[in-house]
Amino acid sequence: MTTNEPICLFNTLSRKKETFAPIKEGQVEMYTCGPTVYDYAHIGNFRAFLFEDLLKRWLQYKGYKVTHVMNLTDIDDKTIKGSQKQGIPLRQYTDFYAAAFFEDIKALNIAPADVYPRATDHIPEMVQIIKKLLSKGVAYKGDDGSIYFSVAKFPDYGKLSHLKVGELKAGARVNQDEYAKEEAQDFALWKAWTPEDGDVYWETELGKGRPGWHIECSAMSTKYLGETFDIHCGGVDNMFPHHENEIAQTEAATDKTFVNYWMHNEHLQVEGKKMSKRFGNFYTLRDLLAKGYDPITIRYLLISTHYRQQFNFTFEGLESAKAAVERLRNFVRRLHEAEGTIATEKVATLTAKLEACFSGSMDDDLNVAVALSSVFDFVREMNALLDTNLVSKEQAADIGGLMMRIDGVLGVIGKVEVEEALSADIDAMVQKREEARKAKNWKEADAIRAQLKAMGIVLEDTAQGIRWHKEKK
RNA sequence: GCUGGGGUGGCCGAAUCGCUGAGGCGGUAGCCUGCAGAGCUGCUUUAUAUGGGUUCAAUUCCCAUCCCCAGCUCCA
Repeated sequence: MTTNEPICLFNTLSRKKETFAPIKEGQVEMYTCGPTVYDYAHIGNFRAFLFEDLLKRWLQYKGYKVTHVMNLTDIDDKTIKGSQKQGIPLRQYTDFYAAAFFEDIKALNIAPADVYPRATDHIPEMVQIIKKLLSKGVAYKGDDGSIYFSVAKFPDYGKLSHLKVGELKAGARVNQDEYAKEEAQDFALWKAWTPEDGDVYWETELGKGRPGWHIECSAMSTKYLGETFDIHCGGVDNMFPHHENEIAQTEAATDKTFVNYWMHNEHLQVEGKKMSKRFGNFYTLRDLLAKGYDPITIRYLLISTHYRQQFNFTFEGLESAKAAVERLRNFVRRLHEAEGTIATEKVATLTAKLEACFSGSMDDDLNVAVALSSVFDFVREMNALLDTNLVSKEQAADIGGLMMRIDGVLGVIGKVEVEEALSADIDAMVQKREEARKAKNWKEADAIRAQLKAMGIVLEDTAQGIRWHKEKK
């Protein structure tokens, strides 16, 4: 299954598509910025996680063994405020949203990461890096007791975001109270305790306080993946300052290249506007599920647009995605039910074309749109052959296997219901309808069919006899 | 203000300096069917924001204009 064709990925560092070459042959180590567990994640968050899932699945399809680390940010202003508001310990508060997050990604068929390190479980590792930065003179203790990274001491600062330090809009959103920093662009590695933090603090060699935001990713990624690893992903908003700062503090500490390939996904809009609570177009996954949408439909919609393209989420798009997924499932269902005896050579041609086109498109920086078009082309042409009984049962089984392999990347078809287990009473209804049909008692036949439909059983009369399948909600 | 991305048919969304620009969804007509569903076929589809320029040839390159979006210190 492994092909030798290289994968091209767009690297934010170079702003170019580059041929991907992992550090260790046949293995990929990737780190993706996970959620801050202070609330339910929204569909914009999931676009990022779905992009990363697609990337990982594609690497695996290509035969790489992927080690995937996704952090959970459980210590920052928002989690502290949230837990204080509810009057419960920080850990209890973040545990709740972490659990919700795991439920959500399961619903979206996102393959789990190998490790989900939490910031609060890695304070000693962070302290170690900060100590090293202090000893190297690239970090300093401010008047407020906090420890800051001195951006001026890291000449490469800005290489990821392509922002020049001197051109940053000084003071735009910088806390005016932060006089403790030597330079406005310096960022906190360790935040000294303040009364607002309440009982959230760690007594460390750095003093009483809590870690800055960026340091957790440096500490946890290098702990689980090493000082240099292959891929680091996140949303575009993380590019600056978060990832830029990660690079600065990590590379300053290790004197090694931190990450070879940086990949960032674009944001989504909802109905043409930035998603925000103010516009009333802010949706968590749960909001959409409550409206009755299948999470897999949402998955399909969110992966079907290229990850570096801004994506406009609409409910019309969701309906469209639902129909597209249904088309794929219908096709796979047909394959299961195929009873043909004639093997056609054309099948092999179409199959080869599909594999080559799908693979080639995905290799090109995950060009899903073209990859999907090759799948739909294949489905249409195969359906035509199935219509005329030019596919043998064995061929259909092979194609079914291929579709499952492809779905190992897309993750939208899943297990398609085949008619195996009909409960006795439902079976009796189907039989009854058949008798009514044979007697040309259409009225009764249609009534039973409607009744079954209401129970989620869809009947189909075909030339080969009656078929049924469960309707996917 | 600075930096970056983008404007393709009813909607979503590919691709490319030239073989009359994929695919999905929707609508519609036909085939099939008792009907429906699924599927197939045709049509919708002489769709590349606007105006210039370069070129044998541009949707693709350049310039200008209009519009949308993003980043500019803790929001995926």
